[in-house]
Amino acid sequence: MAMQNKNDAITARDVDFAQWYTDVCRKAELIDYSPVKGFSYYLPYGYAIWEEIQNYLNKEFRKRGSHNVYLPTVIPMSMFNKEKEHIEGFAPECLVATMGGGKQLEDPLIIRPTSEILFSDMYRKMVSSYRDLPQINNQWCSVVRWEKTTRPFLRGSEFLWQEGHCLFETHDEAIQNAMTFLDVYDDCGKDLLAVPFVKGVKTPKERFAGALNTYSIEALMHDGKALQSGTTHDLGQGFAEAYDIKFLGRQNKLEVPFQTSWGVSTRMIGAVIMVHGDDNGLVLPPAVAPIQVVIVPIRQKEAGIMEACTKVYEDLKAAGIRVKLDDSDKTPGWKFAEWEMKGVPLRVEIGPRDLAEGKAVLTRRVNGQKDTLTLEEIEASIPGLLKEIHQQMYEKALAHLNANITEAKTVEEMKAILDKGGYAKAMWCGCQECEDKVKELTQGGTARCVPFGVEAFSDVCPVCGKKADKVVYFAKAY
RNA sequence: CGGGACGUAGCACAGCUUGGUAGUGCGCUUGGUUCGGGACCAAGAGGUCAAGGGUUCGAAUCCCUUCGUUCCGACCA
Repeated sequence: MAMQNKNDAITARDVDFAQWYTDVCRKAELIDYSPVKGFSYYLPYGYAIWEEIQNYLNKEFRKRGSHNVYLPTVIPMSMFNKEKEHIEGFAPECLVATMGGGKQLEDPLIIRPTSEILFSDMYRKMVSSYRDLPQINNQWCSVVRWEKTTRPFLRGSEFLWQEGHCLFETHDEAIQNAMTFLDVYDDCGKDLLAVPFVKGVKTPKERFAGALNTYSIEALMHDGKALQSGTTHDLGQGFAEAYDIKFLGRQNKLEVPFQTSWGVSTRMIGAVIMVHGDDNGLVLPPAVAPIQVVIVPIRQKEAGIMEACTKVYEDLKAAGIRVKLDDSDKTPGWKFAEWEMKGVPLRVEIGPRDLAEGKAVLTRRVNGQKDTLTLEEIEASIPGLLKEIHQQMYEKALAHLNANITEAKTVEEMKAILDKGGYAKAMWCGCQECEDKVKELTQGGTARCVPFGVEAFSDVCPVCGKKADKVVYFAKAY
């Protein structure tokens, strides 16, 4: 199926948030469906957002000693069966190739659902001494998981991501690494996406298959549902043992290294859409917006209009701003609506009235605020304006997050909070029975994480009444 | 994987009940007038009615199967 008619208004958020989301993904031309269920076409405008995320993360990764590598798409099935928890976690959702060169394959090939196994194999060959450690490497790729229900960016049978895989001499270093890259993701939210995250550690039930601990960043969507937006894992020595990675240590003894992995995916784009978007469509933070400023000429055939627009365009381009001059012959109203749908953070309007005064009108996507500037001021003002817009978007999202974390002392309170949307902040005894019970009694509420730096406000588990020392944020999640 | 809705031009849909020439609006192309919140006039182009099978003289329409989309659950980034 191809794109819908852009003239049709999108569904309002409060009428049907899920439908609104799908409408925005398609009408802002981020994504389209391919012939195979759960596999998407990433359109130029949508992919450009991903490239901004990649650019940011690549820089931050490199600063922390990470190198990019690339490993194969396929994993022999015989290799897959070694790490027990891992295989049990992923086997049901693997896509497997059984034919090659027109013949049945003796050892079928699994299309990677994640690359712990091949990284482990690669490291087995690369590492033989403590001098070869640490290994801090990352790859950008797509992975395939045969999902039952799929949604653009949030859950696809194939999705784009980065996966970092590291090896260390000691467990402390590994844990430190998992924390460091969790902070990178958190900063990416602050600096790039204008999305505030809750950072924390996953409960054992929500942990990555094969990990000792999983740390995550959780975002809160406009509708009050949570979205796990990135994870880092302390893998301990499990994979290294299963895949036979050893090194000769400082004491001339064979040792098993400690491993981590960490990843974020195109799901982050879903978070941006659902945190910032409104009834007019997408709202993009300037740092990830493929187009940061759009210039809309009014009565563009009148003398001087296009010249003035072109001048501003050239100046901004030279200043490194991602700018678009919409010189198409659509009406201004059409252009306003179109670029709002696509979430362009700042619009510059130049028409005869402005030109007469040597001015232009600047309109912010996030709140509709209009500023009138002289043509001379524009170039110098825009970088600051974009920063201000970023700040306004972040603060708006942060206010929404903070307003939707509510303490709950009983399961009834938890249910009420989760029905309304948002996080129920609750004490927890630490057992999975209570976690399961919450899910049952709140109709789908799950433990998102044990947030860092949040103090206990009671010592009683609201489910079983036993002693509790952990704070858990429960929410309904995507 | 269960339940609902859906699949006809690029998009949104009508036509199907009661089988008989493929329709409307938007978009697209060309020309002209417009232009400060999704403009208007005129002339055009564009379809194996999701796919496969069946019933029939004849199927978009009736029957069966498959695939895909979407929403709600269960499961997972």
